[in-house]
Amino acid sequence: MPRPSQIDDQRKRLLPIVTAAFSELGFQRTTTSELARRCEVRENILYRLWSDKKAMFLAAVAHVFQSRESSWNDLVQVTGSAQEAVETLVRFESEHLGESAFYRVVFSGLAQADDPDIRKAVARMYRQFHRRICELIENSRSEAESENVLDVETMAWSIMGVATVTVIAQELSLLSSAGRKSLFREASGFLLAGG
Amino acid sequence: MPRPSQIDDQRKRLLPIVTAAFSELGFQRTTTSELARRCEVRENILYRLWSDKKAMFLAAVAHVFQSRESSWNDLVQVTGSAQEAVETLVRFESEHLGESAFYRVVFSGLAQADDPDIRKAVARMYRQFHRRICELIENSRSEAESENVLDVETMAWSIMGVATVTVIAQELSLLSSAGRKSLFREASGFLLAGG
DNA sequence: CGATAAAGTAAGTGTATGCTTACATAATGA
DNA sequence: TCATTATGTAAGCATACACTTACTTTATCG
Repeated sequence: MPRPSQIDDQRKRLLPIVTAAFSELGFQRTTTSELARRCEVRENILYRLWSDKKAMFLAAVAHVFQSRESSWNDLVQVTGSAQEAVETLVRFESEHLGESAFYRVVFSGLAQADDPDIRKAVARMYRQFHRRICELIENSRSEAESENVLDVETMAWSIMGVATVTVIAQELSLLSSAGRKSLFREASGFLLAGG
Repeated sequence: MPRPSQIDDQRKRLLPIVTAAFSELGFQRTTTSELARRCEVRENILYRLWSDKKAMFLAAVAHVFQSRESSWNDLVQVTGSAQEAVETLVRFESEHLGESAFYRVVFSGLAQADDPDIRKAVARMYRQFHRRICELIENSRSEAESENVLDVETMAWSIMGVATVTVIAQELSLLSSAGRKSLFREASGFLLAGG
């Protein structure tokens, strides 16, 4: 018998590095040689883990959602009410927005949106985030019974939009760190309260 | 005497075509040969008009803002009050969001955000849009005297965020045409009314 | 006309990059 | 120990693409 394959372990080990690269550089500018450099392996080793560069990117897209969701779950678990959970997440995101690879992967994926596989993967990720936020809002609503001007879906999209513009403003140095945090906090707070 | 140069005319003539190409394909995937094909000239002719591909992209970024601003100005001019103007623009944008090259150029520019020139150009464009929206809001506020929870800047950023997420949802086919329009109308209406 | 330079044509160059191949080494279980 | 197969190394290939060069044609104006 030959030695047992550790391909799955390797994939698991390198995926965060690959994801980070795509997040920083986007799809095109992340060359396979750069990926290999960061992973400290040769290129052909990457090609033993994934069929091609696109597969590496798709794996990264999926990873982005999963890691974000797991940190959200950790946060929600230690809060009491659903409303507290939402507040906690808003506070968390206002502090950590932009550190996440989420938005930059989205931008990069959108620039490749003509490729049907990439398009599907990004759309799927976006839909998952949206649904997750809808759930959180619905849970906190059933407790609070407020007057709701906006429906849940619109509210969730709006919050994602505010988060997106916050990240853009940060990337382009249009806002200070404090301005960025207060923008997300105030706008999402307003949307959540009023809707 | 030689024949007089028509370089400026050529630039003016080809810029909309160049802009459209960058908007559809983004920076990287817009090859110079593709640009030449669409412009129906040879590549080296483009290089007589602009020093390199980056200069073409920067010209396109500037063009995007200018053309959008001029259509806004046309719309605002025929309205009476400032509040009417804002409503008109919201209606206009809810109908035509995504047709504009604006957001796709932004996405593409963000993916190249490490290049200082591109970064500056996109930041400049973004700031111009933000300031223009702030102006519109302030004018309509001085008439209405409403209770303002959100400050003008936050409100303007939020509206840009909602517009952005609307376009993303459209690009990824996450919303129907009707859903997209109502998302932008309702969310921006809520932000404008409440703030 | 004729000198001048712009506008157009066509081919080419160097490099980056996605991906492959050929081969050496190391680890596993029989 | 040995056959087998995973893992690692190194070089290379084919293509795409930004950009250039050498040349021909065309328009302008004294």
